[in-house]
Amino acid sequence: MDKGWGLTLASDPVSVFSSGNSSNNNNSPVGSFLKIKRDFISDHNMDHSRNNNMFQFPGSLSAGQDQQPPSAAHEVDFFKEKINKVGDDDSETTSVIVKKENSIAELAPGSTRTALDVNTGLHLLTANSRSDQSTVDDGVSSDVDDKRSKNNEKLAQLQMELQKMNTENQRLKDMLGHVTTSYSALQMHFAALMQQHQQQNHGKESNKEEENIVQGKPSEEKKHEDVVVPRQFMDLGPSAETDELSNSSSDERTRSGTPQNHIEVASAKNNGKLPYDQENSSFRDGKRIGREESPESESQAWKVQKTDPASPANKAIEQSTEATMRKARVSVRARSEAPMITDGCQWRKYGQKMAKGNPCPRAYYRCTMAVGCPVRKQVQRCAEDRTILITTYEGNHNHPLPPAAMAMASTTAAAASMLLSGSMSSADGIMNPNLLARAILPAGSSNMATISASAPFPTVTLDLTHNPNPLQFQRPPPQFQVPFPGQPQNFSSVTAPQLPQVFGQALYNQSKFSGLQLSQEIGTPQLGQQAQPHLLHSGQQPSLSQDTLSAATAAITADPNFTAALAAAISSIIGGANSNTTNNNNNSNATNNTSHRN
DNA sequence: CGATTTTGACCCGCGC
DNA sequence: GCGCGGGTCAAAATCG
Repeated sequence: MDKGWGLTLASDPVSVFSSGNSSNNNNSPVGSFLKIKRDFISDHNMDHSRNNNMFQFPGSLSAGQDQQPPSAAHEVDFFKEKINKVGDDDSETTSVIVKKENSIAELAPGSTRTALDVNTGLHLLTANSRSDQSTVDDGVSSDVDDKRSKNNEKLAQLQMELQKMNTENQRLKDMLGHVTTSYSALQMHFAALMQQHQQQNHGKESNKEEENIVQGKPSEEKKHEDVVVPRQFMDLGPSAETDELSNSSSDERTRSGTPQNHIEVASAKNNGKLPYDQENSSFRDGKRIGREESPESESQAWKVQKTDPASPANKAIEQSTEATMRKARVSVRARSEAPMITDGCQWRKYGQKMAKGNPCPRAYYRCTMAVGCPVRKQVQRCAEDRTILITTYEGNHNHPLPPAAMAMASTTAAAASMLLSGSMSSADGIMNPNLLARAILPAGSSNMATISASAPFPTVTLDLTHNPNPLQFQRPPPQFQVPFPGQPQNFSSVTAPQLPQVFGQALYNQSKFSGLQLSQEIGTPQLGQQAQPHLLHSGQQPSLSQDTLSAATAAITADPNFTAALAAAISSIIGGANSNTTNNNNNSNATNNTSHRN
């Protein structure tokens, strides 16, 4: 079994984010992002309260900005500290003040902070008062009035300090609000653009269709329309209805028998029948309906429907979405001699098969972190190059994820979402791989994202094996856990309205990736290297010799553990310094089971 | 002893 | 209809 729990959050991940219900999950993309950050921050507070904190606003991400490796986003942290500690004693206060100044200095280098300069003076005064006190203690003067006045002075200083901090806190809150608003607006704008782009494509196809009709060439798809209704319109919600129209025509060169059509058929079936529960062995019957039909998603949908029989329309949409999401597959190719990449989830092997054309058996795993989790994955070594491990994910988690699993889950969810949405926008179901790759993977990396239209399922393949690093075979790949704290996220409900969020996260990751220290090189496999700094910090000693560094580089590149890389990236987003110390046990936590029993 | 893995059998879709 | 291949089940074996 793969226990992917590399770390335990101080904060309860489950309580922080919404449970598997899609309706309340991440309604606001920005909100989710902020939640992650806040959660991380609180977590960070427990472990690294002495770290200087700085806050990086998401809106100001740019390449090269993250030159300060430690701590990326702990703004709330020092507020808490300040407030909590001011009353403790003088030394504490002093240290806090110093912290604050540092933090602020790093916080917003470009911003005007003249008011804060006063703090310096206050510090000095505080220091003076302390020294004064020491002189008093020396017994040179035991003047009580003097003492009292000094105490009063100190008190006044503390009060002033507190007041300033409160003011500053308020200012930062305002800034955060601004950034949040901007972020939200940008995301919405992006989503709108994407939608517009898709609609444009549909429009083109619709025009073609109309031309055919005019020319007396009624397309076959017209016939299919009656049967294969809306293609997986992943969700653009209300717009899906309009898309549907153009969409049905977009099936034209397609695929009357393509998976996507099956998907819709399957989901339509789902809507029509009910009584399967996954816990039930009868779910087997559901499975037998069709290969594309996923018992899990089905039963999951049924569960939803059972629990909330109201609003069947919404349920139908959800079911459809679930079904499509379940169908879409995200395949990750990574070089790894480890039997299975540790992606933070718990998996249970439920089967193994010899696949044709590949001497290596294919192992089937299902997620066991929740009873009804529909997520499955297949792990198989590449026949041509057995150092390449192909992990194919399918479905979306319907339960909270540990932070370690977030990276992969978010990535696969984003990839699946983009695949599905992208496939809708093009008649061939092929979207621009570069777009996908850039959205999911770090900028400047050579990772390739390809989409297979011929596969039985729409599949995105994230190829992380394009790594010319000669060291990659030299070192047994460590199994690492996703070394970042953060907040689990529920991706089971990546329904239409939430797609932009996932997408936005991916993009955000990308932008953040580009800001990573080592990510400026172009065209080389940066994923591993990007991950390197964080992984090194997380799994090894802080001070690294060149050998250690290169060894770790080799290890990482040898096992381009997608998760780890993503984790590193995301951890850098959330606050890289954190993972440096909180995840020391990552490597040791990884469990290698399963596999070599093939 | 419960959880997990193994592994042969079964089911289904598809092509011939 | 039959065989093949993919996917899953479930009893037995194994593990911790």
